[in-house]
Order: sequence, then structure tokens, then C-alpha cells
Amino acid sequence: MVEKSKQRGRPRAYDPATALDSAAEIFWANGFSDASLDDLSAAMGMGRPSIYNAFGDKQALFLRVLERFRETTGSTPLRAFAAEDSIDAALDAFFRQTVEYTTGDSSHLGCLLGNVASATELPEARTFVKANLALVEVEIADRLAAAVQCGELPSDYSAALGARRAVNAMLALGARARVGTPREDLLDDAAEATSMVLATPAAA
Amino acid sequence: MVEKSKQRGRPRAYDPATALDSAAEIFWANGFSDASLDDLSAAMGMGRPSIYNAFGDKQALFLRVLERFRETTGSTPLRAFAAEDSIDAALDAFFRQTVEYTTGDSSHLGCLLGNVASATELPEARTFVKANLALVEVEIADRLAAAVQCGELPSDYSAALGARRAVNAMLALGARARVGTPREDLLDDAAEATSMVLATPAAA
DNA sequence: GTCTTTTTATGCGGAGCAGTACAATAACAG
DNA sequence: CTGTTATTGTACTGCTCCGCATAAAAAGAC
Repeated sequence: MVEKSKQRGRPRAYDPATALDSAAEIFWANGFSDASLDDLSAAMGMGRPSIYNAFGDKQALFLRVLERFRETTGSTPLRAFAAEDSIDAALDAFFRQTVEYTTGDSSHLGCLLGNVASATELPEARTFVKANLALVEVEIADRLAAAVQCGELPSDYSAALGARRAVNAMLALGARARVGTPREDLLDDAAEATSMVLATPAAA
Repeated sequence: MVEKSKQRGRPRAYDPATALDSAAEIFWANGFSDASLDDLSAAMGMGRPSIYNAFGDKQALFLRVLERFRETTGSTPLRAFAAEDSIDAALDAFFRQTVEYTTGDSSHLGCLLGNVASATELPEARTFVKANLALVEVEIADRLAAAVQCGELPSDYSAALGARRAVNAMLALGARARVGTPREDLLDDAAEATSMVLATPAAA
């Protein structure tokens, strides 16, 4: 099913994944409405008819871009989080990676999900962001709960509350990055966020 | 100087302040690019030429709207903050008011500054938001520092850090409100934010 | 080599938009 | 009543943009 077998017609001259990545750059930098299909077409290296054939209209393309983004850039903090052994290092890596990709390119500060898709008037985009926040929160909560099980965190620690604090801190980092807060300040906030999530009164 | 003296020509048929308030509703609900001048004209009750005559082009109007918004709706949390006596009640009122106006009208969730102006590609709008965040942070820091002076907070409490936590919590509330998080959840976050700001390890 | 299938390339059309020119209107000054 | 000044209303202009229709191109099938 994944095997592409022999294509019958003319082979496509683009790679769907990288085309979506290029589109993400444009949306991220310009926003949904201000990203014209000419900009997108140029960046994706495919004509407008090919875009419509492959992804549908502008809104459908945007939603496809959001899905792709969640799997790639958007999930680097969570991957960094999962890669660490101790819960302290995991949280630290999570926030540090958040700062990293929200301040990486000055042409598109902040987060494509948190700062661009949220600003859109497309209900699907907003619910997508909301659902993604919930997913992140659950993943962090699971890890925190495991840390409680291991005895790495005190038994009265509330994993749910800690995860909510973590997501809130992430949102704040994205919002600050968007308006040009210098990376050093954000790294301070990131370190602070780790200690806040682990702070003792995280019990219900 | 405030006296309007006798106007020489035809009297204007609009009130500049309320016109800006109406424009804020449109920008808040539709975003900058998707708010057409026809929409704005209809909401403000003045023809496009009058808009240009009074406020300049669309971008200039938007910046005027942001200034007006900061003085009115945008500062309700800070006014509620300043109106309370105890620092606990002040922070509580601050966050509660933030939740209030970011979830007040379902047609424009979130904050005009934090969720709309930040998403824009207008550099002036972004720096405006950044400057406003700094102002809020300073005002809260001053109040926290005064509370330390009064002995209402421990002498080793860091007002600067507490204010930064408060602004970050505010940003998170706005981001969550934007994507449709129910008000009850946000009120929980608001209460949590108060205790986080006051948490003891707020020392440098 | 010819047919079928899928993608690419060119170009068009209808709609919406920001900004403005021009004339009409409503006040005051004398 | 006449002239001046500031604002309002109508209509227009150039531009951009999204989506698609049509034709050419590039592969496999037989």
C-alpha cells in the first residue's frame, strides 16, 4: 500500500512533503490571507492548477500544511521532551526547543499553529490548534504521571496540573517570540518554566 | 485646548472614539487583512473618504484602533488590578478580567493585541504589542514591589520575576481563549496563575 | 507506434479590494 | 444673503487575487 507501484500518467515534478514544507514557510511568514497563491506557487515549485489538483483550494492546502507542520517542526519540542531521561532534562529540552523554533527564522517568528492558525477565522484551523494543545498536554501529563510512579516526583504531585502549566508556558513563549522578544529572555523564561512545572504545590 | 470652540465647516457626523471602537470590533473579529474597508465603513457609520480624512489609510486606522483599544478594553484587567487593596485580590481581579474580555463575545475571542495585532505583518503593530506588554509588566512589578515594601510579600520576593510570570500567564490565557477554551477552564487557570505569581521561589 | 492516463503550463474571467476625484451638503463669518 | 470651510456621499479606477478551462507534455499499456 505504501509501495508506489508504477505510476500510470506523467510523473509529478514535486515532492508533496517538501511542497507542504515550503507552503508552511509562506503561511508562517505572511499569514493565511496575505499568502497569495502566486507566492505559494513560487515557493512550492508547482503551478496553481497542480496545487489545486494535489491539495484542493487554499483553505484545504492550509489545513494540510498544518497537519504536516504538526508532524515535523511543530513536534520538535515534544520529541526533545521524549528523548531525555530525567523529567527535569525533558522539560528543559521541551521549552528550549520551543524557544528554538519560534525564534529560529526572523522572517517567521512565533508558531505557525499558535500565532498564525489561531489568528485565522477558519474554524477548522482553530479547532486543529485546540486539539493539538490537548494532545501535547496529554503527552506531557503521561510523562509526569510516569515520573510520579517512578518516584521521580512526589506522590502528591498532580500530573494534570503540571502538564497544563507546561502548555501554558509554551503558549506564553510563542506569544513573546512572535512580538520579537530576544531569545535570551525567552531562554530565561524557559528555565523558569521548568521549575514552575516542577514546583511542589502542583497538587490538586 | 480641550474646548472644541466653534467648528468652521460642516460638523462631523461621527464620534471619533466610538468610531474607533466599532472599527476595533471588525478588526478583532476579522483580522487586519480580512477586514475590508466596506465592513469598517458600515460598522463605523462613516464613508470611506471620511475614514481616510480622519484616520488615514487602513494601516494608520488600525494603529489608531490599537491605541484606543489599549486605553479602553485592553486595560480593563490593569484597572481591575489597581482597584483592589490586597495583592491577592488584585492579581485575582487582573486574571479574571483578562478571561472576561477574551471570552466575552464569541465572535471575537482572544485579545485584539495579543491574537490579532501580533499575527499581522505590520512591524508597528508588533512593536506596539511588545511595548504594551512591557508597560503591563512594569505596572505589575511596581505594585508587587510596593507589596514587598509594605510587608505584604516576603522581603526576598522578586517583583520583576513575579510580574513576568503574571504577563506570561495573561498571554497563555489569551492564547487559550482564542481557540475556544471554555471560560470555566480559563477561570481555573486564572486562579492558578495568581498562586503561581505569589509562589515563594519568586526570588532571583 | 498508438492509445490512455496523469500531471504540467498558459491564460482567462469574475469578484473584491484600497484609495481617490468630484460634487453636494451643512455649518459659521461678515 | 453671500462667501468660506470642513465634512459627506457617489462613483470610479487600477490592481490583486482565487479558481478554473483548455491545451500541451510525459509517462505506461497494448
